[in-house]
Amino acid sequence: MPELPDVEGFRRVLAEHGQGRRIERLRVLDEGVLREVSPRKLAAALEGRRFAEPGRLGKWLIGRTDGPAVLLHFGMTGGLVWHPEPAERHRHDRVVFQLDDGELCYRDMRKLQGLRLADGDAEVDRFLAGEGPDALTMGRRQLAELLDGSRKQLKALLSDQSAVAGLGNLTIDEILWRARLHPTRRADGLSGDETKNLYSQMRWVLRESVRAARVPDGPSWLTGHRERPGEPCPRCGTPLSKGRRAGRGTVWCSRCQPPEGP
DNA sequence: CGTGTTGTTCAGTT
DNA sequence: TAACTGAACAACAC
Repeated sequence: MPELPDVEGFRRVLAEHGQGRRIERLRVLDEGVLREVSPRKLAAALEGRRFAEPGRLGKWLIGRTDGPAVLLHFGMTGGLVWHPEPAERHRHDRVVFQLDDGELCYRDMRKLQGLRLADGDAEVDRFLAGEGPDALTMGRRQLAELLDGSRKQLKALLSDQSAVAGLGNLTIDEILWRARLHPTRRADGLSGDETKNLYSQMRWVLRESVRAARVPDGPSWLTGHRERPGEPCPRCGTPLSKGRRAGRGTVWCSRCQPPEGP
């Protein structure tokens, strides 16, 4: 689930329910999600602190406090869930922030990623130094320069978090489908118009997805047609193509997205 | 008992 | 060098 739009949703959860609140107690239910920090150290660093305004870069949620910050990454199956007051433990709750008026649960079935502790803004910056510009605020020229400087396939380049931060498998397929670009087109092989169009489709898909806190899967979205085999393209009716591109399960329309462009 | 998965990383190959 | 491939991580669903 968690791509930029989902994480933006988690950021809103943290802003609404965490910001200004005191962390009374930190419970680590599964230390398998802690990265380079022990449960004791994390608890000592965060208990008694108040959450400040949360941030986000790409798929990273930045939980700032009046002291250190906690960085959260949600892998493929994670989420941040708010419970006002008592709630039964979900099987996959891994870390619980007990606040004065409820609790925030870091929940994740698989434990591919997790939580890190950053001592301050400088260390947050250091941890996130490898991330590219955030896809939501990236400029048109910035994207054009990125494309021009790479010979990678579009899907591979857009999946690379050090090139653009926040796009995931679903978002990328959706954007490329709307921009009518084949996933394996070379990044530096796009025309000026194609580049402009890619940018505007990226903006539109992200805007709509952030609003829904997920990539929508309605009838007019490619995302809703990934699973069932042989589904028709929502735009032209051609059966959708599926396969592995850039190492990821990829869906595209062979008619709308010809391999060599128009 | 196989296969696949909305993410990332690393070793190895082209 | 840059780009690409496959495996690994963990916990499921089918």
